[in-house]
Amino acid sequence: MTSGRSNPTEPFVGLLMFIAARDVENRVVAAMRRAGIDDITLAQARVAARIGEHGTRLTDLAEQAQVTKQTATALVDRLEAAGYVERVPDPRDGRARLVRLTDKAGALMPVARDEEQRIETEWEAHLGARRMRQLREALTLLREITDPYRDEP
Amino acid sequence: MTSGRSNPTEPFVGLLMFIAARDVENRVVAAMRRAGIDDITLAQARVAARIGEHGTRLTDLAEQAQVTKQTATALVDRLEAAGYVERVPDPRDGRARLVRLTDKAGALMPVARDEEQRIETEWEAHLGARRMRQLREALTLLREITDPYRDEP
DNA sequence: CAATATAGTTCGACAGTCTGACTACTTACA
DNA sequence: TGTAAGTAGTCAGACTGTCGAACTATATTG
Repeated sequence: MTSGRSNPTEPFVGLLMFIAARDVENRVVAAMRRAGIDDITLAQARVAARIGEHGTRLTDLAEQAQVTKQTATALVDRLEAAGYVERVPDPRDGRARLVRLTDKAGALMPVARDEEQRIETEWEAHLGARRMRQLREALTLLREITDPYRDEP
Repeated sequence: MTSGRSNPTEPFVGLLMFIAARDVENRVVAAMRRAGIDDITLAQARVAARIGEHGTRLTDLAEQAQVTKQTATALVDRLEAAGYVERVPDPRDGRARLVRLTDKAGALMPVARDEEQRIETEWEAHLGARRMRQLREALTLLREITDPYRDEP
């Protein structure tokens, strides 16, 4: 969404944000493709990126990725079939299972991180250190009112 | 994508942007639902938002929305079936057809704009006028290197 | 005018998504 | 402590979103 530009003087900030965020995703996906990783989709990666060090419950993944449990199940199924994650029983809750990253996934994370770092460097070069700092500050503040799932408050 | 937070010190700026952008989309969709509009999906709205005053070619819509022509065809089909757009011949090119918004769509645009305005107001209240200005400035600059389809340069 | 390019569609396949219904386990409390 | 209510996850079915390939019709170009 984020409407076009019927008023060209002041493009809506949400649209500007959408454009930049989309570019980031495109670039990270492209970087993975270049690294020979083509058996993981964007939706799957969004879920995988939220799996914690010691595994994460499906329900938590669903919540953070903002999809239903059923959708998360389907995405994890595919990630599992591709060998990027595994499901292990949750020792603390017999109903639950923890979704954990495998070694194969571990090899893929640095590709994403490197591209993110590269993007950040380019942005800083384009904006200058001062504006980059201001951007980060504003976005961090904004998170307080736009992120329903930030961890440490 | 935009990886989680294995290093909590400095969340990647792209992730922060993604969070805020997603919140915007969610809110605009929710506003439409509240206004009784539930026969248009997010993907459809993204395309509809790019239709110009005098109609836009399908290929252009596809390009701007960053989907293939086939996908755009399917989305426009659904928008047309729901009565939000119509296809008319392009007087300047016999192969092409212009996708135009109908009156029904016209009634829906203000709902989106109002919510966008409301979000912007809230953000400004949270950040303060100064940081809001800085945010806008940084994002506008960033657009130069992240938006392959900005119109008037 | 023939060769090539472009606008759009149709077809077929599959991923992503949801609602609803179900099983298995846990928690609360009477 | 035993039952009722809640929670974690899955399965089934339906629809949307998405793409690649192949096609039709019209334009452009030499």
